[in-house]
Amino acid sequence: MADRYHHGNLRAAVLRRAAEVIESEGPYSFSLRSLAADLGVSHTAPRHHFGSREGVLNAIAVEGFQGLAERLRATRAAGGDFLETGVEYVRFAVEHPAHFQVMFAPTLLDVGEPELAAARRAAFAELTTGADTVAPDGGDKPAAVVAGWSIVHGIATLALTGNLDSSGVRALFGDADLLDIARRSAGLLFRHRPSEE
Amino acid sequence: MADRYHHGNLRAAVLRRAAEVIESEGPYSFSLRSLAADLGVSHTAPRHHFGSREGVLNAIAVEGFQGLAERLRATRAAGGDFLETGVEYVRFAVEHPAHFQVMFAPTLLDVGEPELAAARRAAFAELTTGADTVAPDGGDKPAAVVAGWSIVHGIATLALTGNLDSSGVRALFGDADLLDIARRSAGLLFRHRPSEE
DNA sequence: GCCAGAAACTTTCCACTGTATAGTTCGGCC
DNA sequence: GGCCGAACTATACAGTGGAAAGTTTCTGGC
Repeated sequence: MADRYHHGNLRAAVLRRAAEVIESEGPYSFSLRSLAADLGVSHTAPRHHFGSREGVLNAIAVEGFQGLAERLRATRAAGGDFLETGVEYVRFAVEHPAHFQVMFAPTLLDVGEPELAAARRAAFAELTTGADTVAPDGGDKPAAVVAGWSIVHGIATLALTGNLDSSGVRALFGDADLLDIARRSAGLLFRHRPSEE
Repeated sequence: MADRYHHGNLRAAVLRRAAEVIESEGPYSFSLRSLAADLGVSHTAPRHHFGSREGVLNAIAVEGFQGLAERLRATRAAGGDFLETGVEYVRFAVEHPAHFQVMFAPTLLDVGEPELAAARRAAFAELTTGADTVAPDGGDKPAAVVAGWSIVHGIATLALTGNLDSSGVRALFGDADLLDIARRSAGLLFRHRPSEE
């Protein structure tokens, strides 16, 4: 099947390779032509499956939102509280850096595409569930949603862009794992309720 | 001076126009050639001042880090606490979206360039000052630094990428200003110390 | 006033990119 | 066995960043 005219599973192969390239070089230098060359197909072959370069990125974003939603759902199903759900958000970003970058870069995407819009909506719905933990009775619940999302999104973004390392902040934690850092940091928001002290 | 052979202030004009283009179309579709055409110069003219496309982005990042550091410094000098400093971080992102995006996209930059490294170091130093507010005596100070930075960075990033709007989260706040949203959200981290209640 | 030399900018060329269109090969179904 | 649609190739085109060499303007010293 290796060198047949029909690649066999070009669509999946493109998505996999694209994620590798974006992970190491960022979404800017990601090139359809060099990617096609890596896979041994003509440079217009991916276009048949995705329509355009933007189509490839859209497909990656869809994969990403679906994967993220599934993870968050599984974490809650396993009894994880809002903090663990947030840590899972960071874990997803670290394990799928290319997907994460593309998901939150709307200038790279066709955000109007129905499949993408649906996947994103579903992931956001998972995300905002359980925000009440942060804002107990009488608290500012909208602010709690933004605070919870922002803190894990911020940690993920700063980590992926290398800014936690290059700023020296990472070093304050010794050799602690990023997920531990996330748990300790987000824990300041999620877990120091007076009623627990 | 308008149509002279020497543009007069091409360097500044390029930086200004580049910020406009990046603000509306993102840093990925930003093109040196169309930018030069907008300014009425040949497409290689910017290269004389910046060396390369990456050089333009580096210069924008330097401007950004310098501006951010100055803002944070001014806020603290005016008596602003750590929360207000964080709100100022968000304000900078909103007012200079192009700069903010480029500053935190290391794959677009030459992060080894000395001027950029210095500007970034200075900004990060301003940023981490005062994190003790979040973690009082005996608290987890490294985690406090990460938490404070992440929550404001997360809000800024989610807002700039339009995800606060498209997720529907923004609507929970009615017509509240983004800076108010930031203040309320980050306030959950910064201001609900038991000793204050 | 003038004249180097440096700075600012243009011209031309190249390799590479994404996209459009037309053509070719293959798999599967009737 | 033939045919149709899906998968892929070939070719062409406009746009991109970059390299190199040439042209115009500014500046400083006399």
